[in-house]
Amino acid sequence: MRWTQTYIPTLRENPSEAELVSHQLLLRGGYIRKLAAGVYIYLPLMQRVIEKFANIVREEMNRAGAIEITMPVLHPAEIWQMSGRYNTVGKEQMRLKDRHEHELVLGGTHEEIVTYLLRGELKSYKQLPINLYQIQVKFRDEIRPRFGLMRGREFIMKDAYTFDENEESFKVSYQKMLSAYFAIFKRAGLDTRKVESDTGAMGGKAAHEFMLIVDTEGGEQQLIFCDKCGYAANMEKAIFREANPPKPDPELLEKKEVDTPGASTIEEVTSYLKVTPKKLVKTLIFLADSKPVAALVRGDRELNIVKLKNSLGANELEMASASVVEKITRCPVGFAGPIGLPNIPMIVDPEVTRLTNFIVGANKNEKHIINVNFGRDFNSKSIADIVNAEAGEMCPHCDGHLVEKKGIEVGNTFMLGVKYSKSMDANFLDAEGKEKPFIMGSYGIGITRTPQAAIEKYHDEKGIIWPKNIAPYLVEILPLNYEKDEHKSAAEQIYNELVSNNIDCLLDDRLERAGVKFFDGDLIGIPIRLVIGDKSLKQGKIEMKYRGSPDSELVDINDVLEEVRKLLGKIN
RNA sequence: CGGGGUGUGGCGCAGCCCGGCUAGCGCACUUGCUUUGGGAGCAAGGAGUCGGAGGUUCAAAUCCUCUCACCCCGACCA
Repeated sequence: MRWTQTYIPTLRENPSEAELVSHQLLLRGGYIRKLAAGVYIYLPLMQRVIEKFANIVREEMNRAGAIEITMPVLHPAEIWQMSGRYNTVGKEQMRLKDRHEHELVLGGTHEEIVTYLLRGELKSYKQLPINLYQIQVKFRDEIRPRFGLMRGREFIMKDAYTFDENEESFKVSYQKMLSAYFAIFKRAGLDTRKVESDTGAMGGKAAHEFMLIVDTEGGEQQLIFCDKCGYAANMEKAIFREANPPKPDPELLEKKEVDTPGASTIEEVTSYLKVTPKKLVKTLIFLADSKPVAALVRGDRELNIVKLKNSLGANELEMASASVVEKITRCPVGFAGPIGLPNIPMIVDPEVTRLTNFIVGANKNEKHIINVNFGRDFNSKSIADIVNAEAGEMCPHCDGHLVEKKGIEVGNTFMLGVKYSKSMDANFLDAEGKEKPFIMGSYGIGITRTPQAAIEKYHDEKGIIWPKNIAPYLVEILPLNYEKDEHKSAAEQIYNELVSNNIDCLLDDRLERAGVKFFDGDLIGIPIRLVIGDKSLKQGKIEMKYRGSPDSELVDINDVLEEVRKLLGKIN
């Protein structure tokens, strides 16, 4: 492709809307433009990146035995009512009515549709297993779209769905997808890690996420890894063993109400009473499906809202507002405690039950109770791990320690079990002629977010450094002065040679000054740059440079094809 | 949804608090001359009615009301 014949609107300045480097580079490099919050136009370069990545995904999916189909984006609401998710997915689902006032939704995922497709049509175990996938647009009305393509409302996703007759067969199907995912990300030049994750609104039994580890602020998820065994989980899911549990006091002291004037935060209370946060228990009030509940965690811990939600079996969970807290505790915010709380469900973290002589709020203004002990002074049958794991704690599976990293989710896999097949009555006949629901799995890869994640990982101060297999072009030919016949003819000769050998080339045939071409070239991040200028041309050579390295080398103009191939073989 | 902020040529911004003549600046764009290995110089030009609606006023980008859009923050305070 010639630069003057495509459309690459690079920007010199950063649009004010972009926060993340990757988002800024996509805008500045002329890859995307925003149409509305979380809705983007993919310009020619982005279109090529998407195609390249989608093709890798397609090839590996096909290789793993999956079959491509395309399902609609517009769904009748009834289908979502069948599975019951119409009431649980919440406001994230875009809903609309047609001219007949018929309720429709824009699909954010397609479990219902694919299950609907196969129920009634696929009747025999002989047709199983089957894996159907698509590469399709999705809509999710995110609370707060941000970070460009990373959290958009409209985005492209590869989603696959497996149907199996039993657990053993399902395990094979699931494993095949995991292997395919590793192959896909490897080919895309992205070293990803598989972590355990919560199943969330998808439901089902277990789930994994594929994460690209980054150390920029683009890392949207906190991850926990064991430094010894393979344990890896995201923060929502991660469990741990405490490395240094506080020693229990030798005797249980009598509980006592004390004044804590003006001390309502953990910090204020601990410094006023001269104790560590580990001696404190905080009582947090939440609304679970609009009903108040209390959650008790040690003062030094962070509450894990997903764990809490799961232990309650709640659909919606939010922090109670100050006014609700005050109504329940009958005192100002900051002094809630388990003793004397009205009869609401109370979830207690196990660490609290092991603590002795600890401090809680007294449900009275500016008062706390010291020397409180679980079992003696208050009780609850709901004891569950509801806190975040932290770096430094012990691995739950071995004697290693946990470390924290940040990552960007690029893929996920869910073991759905019979959640959808059962609720939607999607059954087949097994070898004994018995009717059974399909065992299902669902598998996503963010087609538009993955390239942005790649940029977040691979860039420098000048611009993008694409992994070769998802780069819009492999080679950029940069004649310093296209008006000069020697430059032009050399550029054309190389261009034709590479193109006729199926190497994607971008020829910067603009009548721009050299500097402009260099800056734009670095910005858009094409892996190999071939510079044609007087200095080297006199010797019958051109300059070849990999975007990820500072140095260029001179290669003979007649060996360009071979040299380019050699370099391509060496780079990521 | 709650809190904060911003909407002024394609992009980035100034002007607004303390209303006043043809609304500025940089980049980009067009034309010409010069220049030509890391975002060129000079000259001449085109393009905005100040997010929208209503109001106050002799006069509104500027003040007031409503509205829309976009951006940022929002568990660890109980």
